[in-house]
Amino acid sequence: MKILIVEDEQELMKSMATYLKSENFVCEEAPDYKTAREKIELFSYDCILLDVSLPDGNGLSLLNELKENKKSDGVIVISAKNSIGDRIQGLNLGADDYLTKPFHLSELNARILAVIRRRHFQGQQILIFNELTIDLTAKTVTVHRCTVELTRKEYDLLLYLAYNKNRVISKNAIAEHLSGDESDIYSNYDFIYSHMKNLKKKLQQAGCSEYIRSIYGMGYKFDV
Amino acid sequence: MKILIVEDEQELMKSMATYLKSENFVCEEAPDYKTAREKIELFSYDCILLDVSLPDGNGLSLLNELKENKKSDGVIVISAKNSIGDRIQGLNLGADDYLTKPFHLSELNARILAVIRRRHFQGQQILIFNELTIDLTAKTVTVHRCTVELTRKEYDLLLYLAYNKNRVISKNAIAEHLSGDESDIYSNYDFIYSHMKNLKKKLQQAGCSEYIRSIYGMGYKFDV
DNA sequence: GCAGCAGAATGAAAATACTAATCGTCGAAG
DNA sequence: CTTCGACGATTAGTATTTTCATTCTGCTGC
Repeated sequence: MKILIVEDEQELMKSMATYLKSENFVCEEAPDYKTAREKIELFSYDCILLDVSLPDGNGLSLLNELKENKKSDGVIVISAKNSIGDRIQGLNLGADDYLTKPFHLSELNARILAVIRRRHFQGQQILIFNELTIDLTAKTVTVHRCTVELTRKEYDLLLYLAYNKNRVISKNAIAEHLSGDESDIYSNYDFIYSHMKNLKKKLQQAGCSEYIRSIYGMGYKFDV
Repeated sequence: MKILIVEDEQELMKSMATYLKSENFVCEEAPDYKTAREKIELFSYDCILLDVSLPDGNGLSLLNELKENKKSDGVIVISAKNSIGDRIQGLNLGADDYLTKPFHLSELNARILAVIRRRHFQGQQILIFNELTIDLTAKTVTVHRCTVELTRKEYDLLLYLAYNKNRVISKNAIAEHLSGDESDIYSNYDFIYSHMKNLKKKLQQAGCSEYIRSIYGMGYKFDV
């Protein structure tokens, strides 16, 4: 999952980025209004963490622009002041959640997960596909009620497939999603095959029938 | 789908071409104004990626020419500067979309797909012809609600026929559209016969009545 | 209407492009 | 320092695409 952190305080930015990376998010950073606007215009994120007070503008007006352009990225507004005004204004402008400094990183994490759940999975905390379940909060996968131990990449991969169920996804998209950095992924998809194989194998060993299909020349598809 | 990339930066050109080819587009390259103009005059493209700054001229003036000749459909203007001026000028001149460097290739891909959908399919994501449906985002084809497994070329062929519905398409056009390289395709249509046969067979087996007709000496026609 | 011909369909084999399995490397944990 | 597991590159295997030889079909001119 890809997150944009819009925050001018260097230290807070770093700690958020470090923490979220350790929670397996792909993070990008924008220290000011201008950078944030550019990035949002060009890319899409699963969640945007938006500080209200920025050196070159107000975060809420950025939020306003976002909503006017019908960008559907999930936004969590972060404000130093515990001001009811800001909060109401933020939520009125279409923010998905609101957080006041200081906050625990674990709380941030929980809220990000909630936002993503709402946006991608209609708020479900557990995805169920017949015998296969994916618990988004526990980050566990079970088949026939037995836990399947997945590595991070495998879990991410399965989630991405599940979230694009019944659609053919290109390996480009998968590679980008798994690696986050887009430097030299365009020639080399080999690592996808490995992860895919391991994931398929683990699911199969647990007695999960073939959900993940490879579509020759097109990509992969998660059938339900 | 056939795309013309007008871009002088060798490296960017290569990475775009590689990525788009892996996404199953047919790409041609024009490193300068002159080449681009020639190619556009001779061939037709589903989408043209047009860099503003070219070694021998301005991309926007090429766009202007195109507009005068009513060929400005499906142009995405690419500019290094995040200049509002360029953007507005580009869109005023009839560009379908605008992208500023640097950009993610996945973003480019998404915009190209959107442009093609708008141009050919009135923005629809799912095409419905009685019992036959083509889902453009999922890249799946169903007949009587049953999925028909098509290979890449078969899918491309069907799509090309579908968006030229009720029109006779020459085998030249099909060959050009499927293979892209214009050198030696004019002698050999065998591969078209093959794919056409396989496609027809699969559709028929799924219970799809005869949409695709061959018009002797002219080409094929997709009747609805 | 019929012969001759060019275009189109068919089936199978060769070539190619894509996917999957194996294996070695690297880094972390004990 | 050793062991284990995750990761990614190489290699092997498979589906698809193209080519080729052949048959079939529908036009054209006589």
